[in-house]
Amino acid sequence: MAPRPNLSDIARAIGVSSATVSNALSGKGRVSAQLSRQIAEKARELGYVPSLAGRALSTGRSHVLGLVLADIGHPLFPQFAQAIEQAATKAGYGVLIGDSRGDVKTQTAAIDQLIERGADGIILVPRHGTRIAEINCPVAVIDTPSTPGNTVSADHWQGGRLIGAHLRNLGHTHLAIIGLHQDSNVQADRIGGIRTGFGREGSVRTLWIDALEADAGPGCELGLAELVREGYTAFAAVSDIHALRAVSELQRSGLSVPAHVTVTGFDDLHWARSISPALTTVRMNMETIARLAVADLLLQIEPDRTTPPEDETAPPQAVPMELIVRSSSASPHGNLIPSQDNNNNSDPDTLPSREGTNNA
Amino acid sequence: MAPRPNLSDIARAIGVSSATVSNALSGKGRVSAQLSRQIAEKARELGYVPSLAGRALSTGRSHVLGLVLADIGHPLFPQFAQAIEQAATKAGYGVLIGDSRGDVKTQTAAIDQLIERGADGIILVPRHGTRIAEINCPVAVIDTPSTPGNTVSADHWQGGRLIGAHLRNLGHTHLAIIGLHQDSNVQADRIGGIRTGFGREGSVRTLWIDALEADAGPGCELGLAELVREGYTAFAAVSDIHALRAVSELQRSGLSVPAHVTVTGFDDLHWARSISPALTTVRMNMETIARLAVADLLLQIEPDRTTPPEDETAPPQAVPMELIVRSSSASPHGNLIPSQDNNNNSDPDTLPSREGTNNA
DNA sequence: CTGAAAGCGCTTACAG
DNA sequence: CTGAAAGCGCTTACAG
Repeated sequence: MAPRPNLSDIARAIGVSSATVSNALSGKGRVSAQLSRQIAEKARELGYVPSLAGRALSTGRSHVLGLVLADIGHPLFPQFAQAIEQAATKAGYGVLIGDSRGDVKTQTAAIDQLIERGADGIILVPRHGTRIAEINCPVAVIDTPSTPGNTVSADHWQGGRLIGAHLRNLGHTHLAIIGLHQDSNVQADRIGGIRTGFGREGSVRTLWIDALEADAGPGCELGLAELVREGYTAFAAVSDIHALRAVSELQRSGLSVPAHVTVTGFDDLHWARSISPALTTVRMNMETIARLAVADLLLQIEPDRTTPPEDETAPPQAVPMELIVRSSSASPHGNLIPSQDNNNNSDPDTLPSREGTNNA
Repeated sequence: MAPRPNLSDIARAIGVSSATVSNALSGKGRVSAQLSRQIAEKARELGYVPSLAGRALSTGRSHVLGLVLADIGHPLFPQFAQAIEQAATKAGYGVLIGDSRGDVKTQTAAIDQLIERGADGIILVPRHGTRIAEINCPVAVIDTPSTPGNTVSADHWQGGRLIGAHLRNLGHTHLAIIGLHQDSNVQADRIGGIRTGFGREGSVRTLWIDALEADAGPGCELGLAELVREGYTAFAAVSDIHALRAVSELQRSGLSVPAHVTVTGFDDLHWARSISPALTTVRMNMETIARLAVADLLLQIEPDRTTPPEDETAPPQAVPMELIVRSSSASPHGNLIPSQDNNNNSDPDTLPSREGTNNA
């Protein structure tokens, strides 16, 4: 590993000042085209790689963003990380990760650490029930529109409405919603949306998994078969994970999905399409969310950044979710709806985008 | 956002040199205890946060590690990221992420970018079939022991043996292995291990999903029911994802798991315990792998780092995997084995560790 | 169009 | 025990 060449090495090799090399390489256009070319050439020849530490020190910008999540272990993390990484890279930023491991104190520590490392801004996906401490650094919060301080996020309530309406349209009248925590804003919005979309006719009730588990231990039965006996034909989980658990439990009880009951999820996790029956669910447009979050941060970091005039209005806080109808949902009368898996390719970029791109 | 105070601000406020402040704060012990205390006090008072950019520039160490994965979207990524983040944080390093999106060229670009950003070392989880280009920077590769250049990884072969032996011990004689790519070293090792563990009696065959999908399109039937008719009672997938798919397909065909057939997975993904039947699988000790990878990197980065003498031997390249027996596996004669979910708590730190800790 | 100089915030020999 | 000085690699007014 030879010591990396620096600006002065190039300057010396050509016989110009390092200021000129810097100007040439950064393309500010104050250097004659010919010299510029010569410098670029020599830089390539020497294998010059600019040192970001030097640049960061002189400009006061690290061009690094911090990504802090409540729980890196969450299965949705890949979608977040991938989208944020992509949006940040496109904007010329790197992504430093922090894990709050569900703990508010750890979350604060993680944030402090990222600031110390020079992050120019922080994207925070907070844990449910967390109050965001004051942060001496630009922050973009991805939570849910109803959370104060939320910057941008999926419209979980609208996603819930899609699910609720879908189930109602199939003809269900008895709906059981499966949630995990009562103190999650995201889940509260999803559930509120589901109830709204489903309407007031019939019967709707909500099961809280953590309450059940507090009594009966982890992995316990949710008692879904009993609900089916009471007439419930539709089960809407606030996460694909819980939907999977519901499907499992129902099938174990000898009930068939979707012949006897319908199950829906939330989030369109990686495997949702490959189980059988494939899971009807709703999915965030992570690409858009990430792009808006990064754009918001850049606006805070570089106030002089030119914003396209049509974006003068506040950016949309709530990015619509998309319903993905798969075979786990059917009418309660047994007639399967056509299985229109409109998400049959694995390339997220080809997902239909629901809004104008607010590109930075 | 007031401008952050720096060393000189502290020095000026107290009336000493910034060299002294630096020495005091870094605890090198060249400053009188009293002055040290005074400086620390003032630093706290001013809310001083050291600038890593400055330190990085003068020391030539960024204290940042780059994590490059073949596919950030992979459901195993959370386990990797969490473990690496934790190990790095413990060693005083931050983690910058890079996504190669499955593409070798992108992978190289991602690595270059991380180097440019000053990463002191890189942890690389390469895509199957990738030859690692020369990297002008310390690298630790996490792949599989049989891959040349591998630094540390789970012992996928041994994990396979656990699965194979488990199935054999249950009394199965006809085993179908379900793989995805033929060019994945990891999968090759897993499959080799499964075959070895299962032994040479009876019949073993391997199904390649991507080959099937090349013919019949994504999400197609794997034809498992047909195999059952031919006498196959055990299905070992090289990933929980495929196991899930297998379970789904078998159940759809009216076959019951584990009453009629046994299915096993690999990796113990997040949901493996919550489906029904809960999935018998094998899991990496990510914490150990991450710790060893980081330790290896630190050894390259800081050659003078004092290593405990008992670690003088090369660190174990292959970290044993652990079999997690759940209800998806049973003897072919229908007698369920006791469902000993030895992974019933959600705290990964309490997983039994199979080896001495080689802490850095 | 090009260069000399100062500075970003820290650390590190080297003197005192 | 403490400080003056130089330097890490870059950028940025400011002169020429």
